[in-house]
Amino acid sequence: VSKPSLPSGRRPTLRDVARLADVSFKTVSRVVNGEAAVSPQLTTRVRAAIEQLGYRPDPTASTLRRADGRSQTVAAILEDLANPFSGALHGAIVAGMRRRGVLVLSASSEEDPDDEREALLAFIDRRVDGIVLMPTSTDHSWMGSDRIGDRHVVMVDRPAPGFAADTVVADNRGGAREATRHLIRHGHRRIAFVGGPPEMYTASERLAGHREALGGAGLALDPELEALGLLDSQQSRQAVSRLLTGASPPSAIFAGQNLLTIGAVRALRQLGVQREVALVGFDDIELAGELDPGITVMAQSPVEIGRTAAELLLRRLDGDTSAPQTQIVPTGLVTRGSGELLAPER
Amino acid sequence: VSKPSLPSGRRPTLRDVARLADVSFKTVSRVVNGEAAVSPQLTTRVRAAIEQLGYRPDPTASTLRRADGRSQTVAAILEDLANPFSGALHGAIVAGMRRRGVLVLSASSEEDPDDEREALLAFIDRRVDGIVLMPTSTDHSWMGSDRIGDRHVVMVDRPAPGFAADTVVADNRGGAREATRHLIRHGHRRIAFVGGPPEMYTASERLAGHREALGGAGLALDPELEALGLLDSQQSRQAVSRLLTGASPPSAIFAGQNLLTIGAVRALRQLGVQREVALVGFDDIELAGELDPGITVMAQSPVEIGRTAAELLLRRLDGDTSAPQTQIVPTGLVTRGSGELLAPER
DNA sequence: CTGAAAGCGCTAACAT
DNA sequence: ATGTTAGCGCTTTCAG
Repeated sequence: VSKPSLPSGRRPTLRDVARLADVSFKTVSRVVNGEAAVSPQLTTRVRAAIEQLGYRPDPTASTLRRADGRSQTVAAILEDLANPFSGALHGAIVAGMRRRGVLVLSASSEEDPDDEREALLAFIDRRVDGIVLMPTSTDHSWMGSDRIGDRHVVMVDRPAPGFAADTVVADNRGGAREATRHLIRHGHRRIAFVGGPPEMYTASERLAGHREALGGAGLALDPELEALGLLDSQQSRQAVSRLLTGASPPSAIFAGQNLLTIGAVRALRQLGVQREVALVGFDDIELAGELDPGITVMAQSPVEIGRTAAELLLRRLDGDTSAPQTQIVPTGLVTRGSGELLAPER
Repeated sequence: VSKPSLPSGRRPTLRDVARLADVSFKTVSRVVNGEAAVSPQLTTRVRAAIEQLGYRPDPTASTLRRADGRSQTVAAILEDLANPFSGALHGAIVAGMRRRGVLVLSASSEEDPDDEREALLAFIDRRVDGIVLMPTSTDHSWMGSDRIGDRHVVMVDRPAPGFAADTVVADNRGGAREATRHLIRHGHRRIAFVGGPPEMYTASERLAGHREALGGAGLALDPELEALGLLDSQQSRQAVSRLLTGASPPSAIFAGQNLLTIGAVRALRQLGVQREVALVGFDDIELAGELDPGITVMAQSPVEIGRTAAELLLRRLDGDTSAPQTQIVPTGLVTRGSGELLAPER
């Protein structure tokens, strides 16, 4: 492929192509955008010139001039790109967008509302066509004004308080209910719940599902068996240790998040009761199957959530103006042993 | 904060601010860019108008006009955003850039040279200031021409064949050497190596380190003990099974990648020899400490690699024109039991 | 069907 | 110290 020299090492522009093809630069623009009908002869000549120069349209200039300001770019703002759940989610979003030639700008909010807002504004400044957001737990009604209202936003993992938008979440409540029912079915009546801060949507939904299962089986709610507000594996390990060494310990534990599950595993093994006290975790963990016993989990599908979010956003970009919808992605129980330990005879 | 109406719901521009402050729009531009000296009075008036309108500069227009074409944006093209190593790396890059107000555009190459090239060109079109690339194993000399040569590129995880650029890699060879020496120190003389395709830089470096350690201890290289070209945990499990059930099985295994380590763990447990055959893996795995025995690994630091890459790229953007450099990020042995199993008496 | 002119929001280069 | 004019590369609008 020859690359005939431009005046300098400049990137070729529409005008360079036009000069070479001996047409007006508007004709080149028409060919590039597949606009209206350009005569076959000119089209061929223009195509050849484009090829010869290695011309590529400049999206920056195009975005600036365009009436609709489209940039073929969307933003993804997730809580923590380093955590496996967000990583898988992000990968699925990027993959879904790529298939349509849409690039993805990324940022981490670190669950800080100020970071989140700043990232959001920076992306709007850059004229992204849409946004996938894992919203912090704070009020988002400000998004209604402030020029974000007219861009398309899809919430993932949880809804944004105070702002109605398309939302894709896992079936947190249903999954948690099934997880606890699984334990009940194995004879457990004292089932502890270790979970995150109830202000967090996912944490409170999972707690609600757990309680529903208990209620449905006619079991009383015992506040002593709920350890809430836990943030990491360390805190979870301590909480589970305390529960197990208390006056009337549970025979089973439901851990409401992957890090908390890891903490529970550590506590159980430290006390040497990993084959006596049952455990089910929400969200899958790598190597869970290699432990002894294997860890039974209610798995979410971050890939499915990301895929769905990308699809929903693309549909909006294509002009879908129907009312905001919420998609609930199912969870699935993966039995590996820890959740099938039977309750002791009484 | 009041938001006095513009003619329509338009985003305010420099001119809107200028009109309100009763100055020329160039003066506003000067204030915004902190350019030259504008009299304190005007500065105050302009600042007030900016505040009142909620004006934010338009980076798209600014990038288009700017002589240097700076966009305050960089690209990250990694192999697989869903894998934990890439995820952590990506998170660290985004975090490092964010601190300087630089946004990160992301793409996955899926180790496909065409995808990689396409992503690269798309980002160049968007005028990114720099690129962090995890290059595929193919020849990259084409990058020298084709308008990529003048953007700053930092390679991560491995160098790009045929293209000299700043590079940040883990100490693959040294780490592997130490891992195998660790096994030798525990009395092992027949140490198997399971690794990826030798065309891959990391795989071949780790193999080289392993061999160096054997050579340094006066042990012969036995091709029967090297299983190369493995791509996932499944293939690794099979390879390790075969090794252990062969004529003269190894007493220890060094697995050259995290997925391969997981496969090795499965094979060892299936055969019930996890307490007899030693294992060290390259790259850490979650829950490795909860297994019995815990899995000893030579850990890399994706976060450190990402942080370093971001730093290097920012320095280039700041005008550093020194020769391309390679930074080697150290690895660290994490002993957990599997690597400390002693060789059987002979 | 094709082209010429205007202008997106901003910075560069030159006045004043 | 401030303002004026031109123009980045493209799409829009309007003429032929």
